[in-house]
This record gives sequence, structure tokens and C-alpha cells, in this order.
Amino acid sequence: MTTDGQAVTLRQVAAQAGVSRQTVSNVLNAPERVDPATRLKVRAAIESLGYQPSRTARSLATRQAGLIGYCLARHPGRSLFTDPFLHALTEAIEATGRRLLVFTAPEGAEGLATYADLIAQRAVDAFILSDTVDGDPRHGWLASRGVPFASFGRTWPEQGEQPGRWVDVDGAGACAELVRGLHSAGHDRIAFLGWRDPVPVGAAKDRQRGWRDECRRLGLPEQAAYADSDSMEGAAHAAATLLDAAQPPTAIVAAGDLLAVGVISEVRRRELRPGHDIWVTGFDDSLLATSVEGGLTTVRQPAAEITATLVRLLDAGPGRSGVLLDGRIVSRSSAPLDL
Amino acid sequence: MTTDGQAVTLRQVAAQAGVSRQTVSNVLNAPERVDPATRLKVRAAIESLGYQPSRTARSLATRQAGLIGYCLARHPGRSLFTDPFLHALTEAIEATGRRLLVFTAPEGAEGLATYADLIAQRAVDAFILSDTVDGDPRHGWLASRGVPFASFGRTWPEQGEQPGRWVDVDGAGACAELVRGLHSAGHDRIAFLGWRDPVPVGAAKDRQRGWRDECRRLGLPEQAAYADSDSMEGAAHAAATLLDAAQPPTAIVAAGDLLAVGVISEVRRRELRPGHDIWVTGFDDSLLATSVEGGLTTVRQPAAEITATLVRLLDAGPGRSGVLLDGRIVSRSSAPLDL
DNA sequence: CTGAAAGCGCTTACAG
DNA sequence: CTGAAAGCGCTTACAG
Repeated sequence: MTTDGQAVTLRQVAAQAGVSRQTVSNVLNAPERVDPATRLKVRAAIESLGYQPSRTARSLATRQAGLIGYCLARHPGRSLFTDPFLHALTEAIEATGRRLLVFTAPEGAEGLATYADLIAQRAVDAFILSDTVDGDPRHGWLASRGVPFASFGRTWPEQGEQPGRWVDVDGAGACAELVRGLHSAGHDRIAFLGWRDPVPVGAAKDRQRGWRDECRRLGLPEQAAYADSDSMEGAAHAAATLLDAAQPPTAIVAAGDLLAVGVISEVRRRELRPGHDIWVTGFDDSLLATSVEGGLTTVRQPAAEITATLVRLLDAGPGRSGVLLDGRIVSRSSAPLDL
Repeated sequence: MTTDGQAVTLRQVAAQAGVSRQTVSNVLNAPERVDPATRLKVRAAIESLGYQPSRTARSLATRQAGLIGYCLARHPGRSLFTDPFLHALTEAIEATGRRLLVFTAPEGAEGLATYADLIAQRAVDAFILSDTVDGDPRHGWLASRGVPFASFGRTWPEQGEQPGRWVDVDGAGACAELVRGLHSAGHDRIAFLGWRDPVPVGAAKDRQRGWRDECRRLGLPEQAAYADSDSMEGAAHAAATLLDAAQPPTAIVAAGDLLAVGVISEVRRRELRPGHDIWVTGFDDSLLATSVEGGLTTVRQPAAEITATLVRLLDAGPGRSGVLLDGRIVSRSSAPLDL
């Protein structure tokens, strides 16, 4: 734009370069078709005028909004991964020349109306879904309408396959690896600390399943406790019941970082040393993980890889597929694992 | 859209209603101009076809993108307020019929190029700025180009006024109120715990200023300590130096919730009881505040009010103005204040 | 290789 | 109150 706020248009570039408007359009969209000499001439004009095509005009002509829709979760702060995920997603989408439109919507089937509006207004070309829940209605709804989307997270369908394409982190695998690592380090009472089911959160169950299966495989006891809320306090109470047992665990695998920090506080209150007397692990590698003394051993979700995959799936066309990515265990002093 | 993915257009609505296209446009944009009878007829057609105007076509005609740009902070997770803020902002903007486009940009003056692109492409009508830093270059740059924007946060200009319109939370006022409340409750050694300056963060200094001024006014000593990092561990170490003093404080005002939680952990480690032996306060009312046992007394930033103001300022036209909003003290057991 | 034509789906004055 | 006209700023076949 010029300093007076007037936007530069194709027409002005064409005039300055002494060519027609579609020649300018061609150097932008199909440069190989235009003579190198005029190409240079046009590029010079574009440069000198600081021209950039209008997104709206281009969108109208191409019938592509150039925008991907992403619904912000209803409970901000529910997951500490939300923020890094959104950041990585924005960058991944920008890398393909599109941009991210965020919106809010009611939970459940009611929220579908917002998706419908966005589609009807042709405000977005596709959606990225996250914060998926068991039996999430969005996937089937979008798929049946032929709207492109990619999902971070599974819908854990009771039966049949999940509609559309998804990518997720293998929580079960990561927790199993944690158990193996703890066992190799000499632990044989490895407890799990999760959330008490308010809502069915598939990821939480998945993590627990990984822990449980590996304990069974190794012939270890299955001690578990559940926090009443997603809080340090809830986790501390749950950890207390574990530690008060006749045969208390020597390691606790928590389903999330916040829970793990709560466990650590309870461990410390008992004058026990995390990473020595009791080993503690979390999940997410959130800002809390580097916040506790010595750091928290946790599972990092590969944000860049997740979002790059998501963007790739967006353009994969209709169909069903799933990608399971490995979480990476980050060892810190709360559970000094040898990796 | 119809089930086959074909979008409904104005033309189809006009045909079905038996009127011209601009009559349809009129019932949408200037209903008072059209006869009630035909208005009904058109509305019925719109309803039955599930018509919604194309955002792009409308944008091209009105020269309004209908989109507001918002740059995601470079360091996700830096502030626990990011997530609630973004959520509230999205809702506030949607309430005015527009939507939010999020983007990423390099820090500092280099990031201006991204803003310039968005403007040149006419991808957004205006910007919301947050995560402002001392001497933030964006405000002056946008103002000088006549690009509408509103800022959450001040740029703390050394001299002169801040360009454009801003809203901020009165951190100094909230901390002064905290000091008054603690003093009324009988405390006369009220320490401050902040961050050791890595980058100049105006808000942090503002909070400290409020604490300091009020301590002076009340004739209280000014004890302060600083965490080396924004972590519980850093805060715990800083708190230790405070508590090891010959005249240790009986209350600690921390500049953020994460710091406060670190203070609490240090307090507990010393077998002291938060809210009894030592009172502790935080700032942000983040998810951590309800996460520690008994809860953390903290200052809530009024997200809905902030974002509603931001949206209002966006449409206030060029000029300079500032709105300072009060933070609300939320009293919990870490510092059971009488409010 | 280049340009005249048509069109994307709306809105905005402006006649009737 | 209603409709014919022009235009928003691009792109996409399609002649030349």
C-alpha cells in the first residue's frame, strides 16, 4: 500500500510495466508462460509499487478462501499443550501460504452450526480439529458433507473406523516406555495417577492403558489413583493414598504435568526426595516441567511434527487414515531415566 | 450449502423468490427499504435454501475483509493469561460479526514486514496487539500508516504518549490494594517477589511499583527478591533468601501465579503454613491458582472486559487514548484477605 | 508469448 | 419500493 493508505492494484502495476493486467497475473501465477524480458519488467513494477494481490479478489476468483478454520477449545487452560500447539499450527499453515482463522463454538452437536455457517459463507476452505472427545460428532458431520479437515486426536469410536484423517500422539506407547525405563532402573512398584472421569477423555485412558499393559507384561502390580480435579491439590491427595499403602510405589506415572507437580509436592511434604526415594513422571513437557526444582521427567508431544502432518493430511483428499506419532521422553531429575 | 457441496448464491435465492438480486441484497443489508411482503418472501427463500452470503464476495464489494489480525506471541506459554485472553478476544470479535485471523511474526522491528504483508494483501481490516514490550515498534508504525489497531498493554514510552489506543490492567493499583489488604490484616513486612530482568517487561515493573509505593505510603520496609527464571524453582530460591533474612516477611506478593506457587512450595518445605504463617499472593488467576491446596489469592485480569474494550477501541477511529481497568483480587486460602 | 473477454458473488448508488 | 448497471480486483480459459 502507498503511504496514503490506498492499495496498489494489478491495474496500476500493468500500467507502470506497460503490459496488460493478465500478463501481470501471469507473472504471478504462471511465470513460465511469460517472456523473461517482460517478466523482469513486470517484476520491477511490482517491486517498485510494493504490490501484493488482494486476498479477497483472488479468493473470489479462485473460489479458495485461503483460510483454515480452527475452533478454540471451550475450556481454555484445560491443557497446557493448547498454546504450543496453536503456535505450531499457525506456522505450519502459513508455510503453505494459507492462514488460520480461529473461532469459538458451543460444545457438542450444537457447535456444528458454527461450522455450517463458516462453510456456507465460504469463509474457510477446511478445518483443523483438536480437543476431540469420544464419539466426537464433528468428524462424521464434516466427512459426510465433503468438507476437508484433519484431526489432531482420535474420536475413539466404539465401533468402526474414525471418519477422515487424523494424527495423534501415541500416549499408550509413551507410557509403556516410561514403565519399561522405570523398571530397568530397578522399580517394580510403578503406580499410575490419572484423572477421575468427569468427561470421557480418550487420551487419558490411552495413557493408562499403556501403563497397565506394560505392567502386566512385566508382571508388576497395578496400583492406580485418581485426582478429583485437574489440579496439584487433587493429585497430591491421590498421591497420598498411594504413598499410604502398605506397599507404596517407588515410582508414579502421572497422566499430565500438573498432576505430576502435585505428586511432587506431596512427595516433598513427606520429606521424600523426588528422583531418589520416589520417581515421578508427567506428560506434555509444559512450562511446568522445567518449573519444578531439578525439572520433571515428562513426555513431549512433537508439536511441529503433529502440525506438519495435519497440514499434509488436509491436502490428502477424502479418505480415512491415521498417523500415530511417538512422544519423546524428556528425562529430568524427578525420574532420572537412562534413555 | 447444499448436500452436494455446491454453495447457494444470491442469484438462486432471487430466482426462487421471484425478485431481482439486489432486492435480496437489500433485505440482507437494508431491510427497511423493502416492502414487508417481499421481505417475507425473500426471507423464506433464504431460509429454505440455507443461503448465507459469501464472505469473499461481500468483502470484495465492501472493501472490508471482516477479519482482525492478531499475532501470536513468540514464546508460547510465557504467560498463562494468553489462552483465556485469546478465547475472550475471539468471542468479542465474533460478537461484532467479524472474525479473528491469527498469525506469527518475528520479534521486534523485523516482524513489521508480516504486518505490512497482511495490509498489502488486504487480508485484515485492523490489528489487535498484545504482548507489548517497552518501546514496542508496532504502535507507531501502524499509527503512521493509518492502520486501525488497539493494544492490550502499554508500550511504556520513555517520553511522550503512546500512539493509538490501548487498554491495560492496572497492575500497580492491584498490587497496592494487595499491600493495603495485607496490612489491614496485620502484616507489616510485606515482600515483593518478581522476575530478574531478562527483557524489559513493563507490566512486571508496574506491579512492583504499586507494591513499593504503597509500602512507602504505609511506612513499611521494602524487601524484594527476584527469580532467575519464570519458574517455581526460581521463585522458591528467591523466597528462601527472603525467609532467611533476620526480619523475614510475613507476606509475599509475587508478580505472577507461577512464582507464587514456587513461593508456596518453599514455605511448605519449611513446615510453614501458607495463609497462616506466611501469606502469599499471585497474579493472573491462572489455572495454577485453583491448583494449589486451598487455592491461591491472586489478581484476576478481566478478560471479557479487556477484549470488549479492545473491540470498541478498534472502531473508535484514529487518535490516542488509554483505558486502565482494575484487576480483581480473588481471595483464597494462601492469603485470606477480607475484601 | 500476450491481451480482450468473461466471470467469481456480492454491494452500492441510481434510475424508474 | 424495485431492478438495471457498474464495479470491487483478481483469475482463467481462449483467441490472436
